[in-house]
Amino acid sequence: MTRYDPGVTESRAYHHGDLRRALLAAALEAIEEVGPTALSLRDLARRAGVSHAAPAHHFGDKAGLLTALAAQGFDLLAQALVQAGDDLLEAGVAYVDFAVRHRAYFEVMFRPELHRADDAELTAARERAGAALRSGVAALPGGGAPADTDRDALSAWSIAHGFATLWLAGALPDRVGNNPREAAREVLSRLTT
Amino acid sequence: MTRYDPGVTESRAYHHGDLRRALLAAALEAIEEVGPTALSLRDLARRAGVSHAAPAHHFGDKAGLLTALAAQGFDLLAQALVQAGDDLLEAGVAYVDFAVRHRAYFEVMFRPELHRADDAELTAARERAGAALRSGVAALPGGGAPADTDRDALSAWSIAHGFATLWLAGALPDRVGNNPREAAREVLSRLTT
DNA sequence: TCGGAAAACTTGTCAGTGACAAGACTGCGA
DNA sequence: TCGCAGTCTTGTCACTGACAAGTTTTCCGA
Repeated sequence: MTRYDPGVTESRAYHHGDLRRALLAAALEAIEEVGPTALSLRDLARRAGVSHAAPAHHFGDKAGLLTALAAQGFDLLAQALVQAGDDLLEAGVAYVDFAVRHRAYFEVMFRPELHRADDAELTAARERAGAALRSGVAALPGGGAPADTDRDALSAWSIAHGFATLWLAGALPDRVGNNPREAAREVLSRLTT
Repeated sequence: MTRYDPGVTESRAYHHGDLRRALLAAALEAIEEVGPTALSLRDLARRAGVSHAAPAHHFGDKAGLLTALAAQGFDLLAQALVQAGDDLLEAGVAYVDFAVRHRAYFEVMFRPELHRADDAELTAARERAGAALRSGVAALPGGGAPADTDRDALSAWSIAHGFATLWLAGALPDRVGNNPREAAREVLSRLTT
């Protein structure tokens, strides 16, 4: 009777149709609102219009869901870094911009206690993001020994990550303003010049 | 009868005697073990040997307890930065060292969703730590305009905070080793030279 | 010294949560 | 067409934070 029902409609079918995707989307929303810690699987289920135990069938448990989210996040980050090109400063600005615009992803990505850090998909996605970051450093004009490149990559990552983290924590003084890209460019340029 | 009882003894008196301090100490331990998110007030109460509702009388709620912990943490950090002296690199190393050695404090200090960021005591302690950090930057040899000092302070804070955060998240590659002070010195020196 | 008020702590309870178990429904492939 | 695996549901358990109300102790002023 409801054979032609393409999934998410008003009249709830027994099978949601695209629950996994719907739960991930709901999780993003919920994390933006209340943070990853206060995230409740039962709330996600309510948002998706399914029973409280449905999420477990797609993700096992809460950590499973957040692991999937973190993997998505690393792929988005890798994409943003590649788009920023080979300019290290621009890559750093893109990193901060990603953190601010995709706060929910970013917060889950760097909290190992929230997800399964050894998950295969997650590890692969993280590696892709790492490669994108290193390629920006390798293209630096000074281009010294590989050991220097490693160190430079860590320094660049640290300063971008630190600024992003402090921004998200609301720990920065007011005078920094409310334009993260601008502020990041100023702070990060101290390293690249 | 137990008038001479000096507080914490085997035979539990109705009044614990030093419950506030005991709870904070237990919280530090618990956070080291399971992280600030999985911290349970009821578990703290059990560790201190009191009833499950006792903590509320000293801290109001969970956020109250973590606020007190964060304030303590900022004071410890300020102390560590002052001890490191006026050398900016050493201050950065001390910052990272503090984060690693007092992980429980550090994690609570920079997660506003865990505490009450506008608490008076906390704000004052945070300000003391900020002053200690800035004094290290002001003493830089180059000593340019005040605006430059502000920017340099932010850059230094960002790179130290970023490295510390990535270290705690276990996000750094293996080759960084397991000596945080050494590794930090190498990465941070990229900024100060 | 004594009595009342405040502080410290208790028991009891409630709604919300994650996880698990067992059962109902559905659609795909043999 | 039929069985079976995947999807979702209902039911339940232990645990948690918060609140309410009562009990015990300390302290301070008359």
